[in-house]
Amino acid sequence: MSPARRRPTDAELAILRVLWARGASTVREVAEEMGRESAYTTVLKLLQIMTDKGLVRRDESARTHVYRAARSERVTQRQLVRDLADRAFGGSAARLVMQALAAKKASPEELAEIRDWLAEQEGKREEV
Amino acid sequence: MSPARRRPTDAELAILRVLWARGASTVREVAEEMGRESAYTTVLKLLQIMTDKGLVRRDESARTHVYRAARSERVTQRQLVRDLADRAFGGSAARLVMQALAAKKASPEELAEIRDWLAEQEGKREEV
DNA sequence: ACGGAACTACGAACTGTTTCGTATATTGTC
DNA sequence: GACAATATACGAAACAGTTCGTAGTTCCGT
Repeated sequence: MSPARRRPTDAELAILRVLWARGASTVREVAEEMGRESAYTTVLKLLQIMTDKGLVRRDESARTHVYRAARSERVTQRQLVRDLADRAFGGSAARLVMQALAAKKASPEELAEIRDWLAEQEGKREEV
Repeated sequence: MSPARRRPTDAELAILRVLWARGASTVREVAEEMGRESAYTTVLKLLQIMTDKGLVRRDESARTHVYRAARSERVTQRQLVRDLADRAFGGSAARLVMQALAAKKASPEELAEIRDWLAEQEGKREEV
């Protein structure tokens, strides 16, 4: 009954990263892009599984199938963040944010970008 | 050779959450806290595995062993965030942050807290 | 001292993930 | 048409994670 959207596994995410970066791609292109870490047929199998799971869409009109990510990088990232917030931060995005900022030093430019983003958010609130 | 610190699994994280909240605890206490979702022996087994992995420390001085988290919640959270940033955000904490803020609506209080935190960070930079 | 309650240890089943070899089909080249 | 190259499909092994039953030990109340 429940859709129970599972988060992509590590191997799946690695493939999605390639698809997001390259756009629609063949098995060979994805395998190539991932270096010689994994055999061609491993990537193929993964993409087949991901098709079943609905993580990617497959264009079978040509003999060489072409795959593309079913969900945008943005949406997937959001899902992953939500998931992590729930599992490790009691659902609080704010606490996750602060650990994120502490975990990796953000550049001044990035900090400024975030500050601006925040200001924008608060502006929106007041407008309402 | 490589330490290759693996991130805690879902079940392990659920147990760690209890240990962080309760402090050092017995198997029974953890199992109790987690409701009747999982059998007593499941929690026990998990804690044994986690001991082997070094995720928890076990005090065996009494018959009833007492477990505590090996790493603080803060450190673990930071590790998880770093891991997610690497796997899904090209290592950029800043981009993770913005998705985090978008993923779950933060309350005005939380937003203010983050803004203050940011201001503090920038203040520190200028001091140097 | 006996019996029950509570504890740890451990094996084993089950599920999900990842890997790759092999089989088979299609295409293009000579 | 035959051969090599390249494709997909699929089974199965290897591994990891999760669950719980059973066995055996220790403790405590009576």
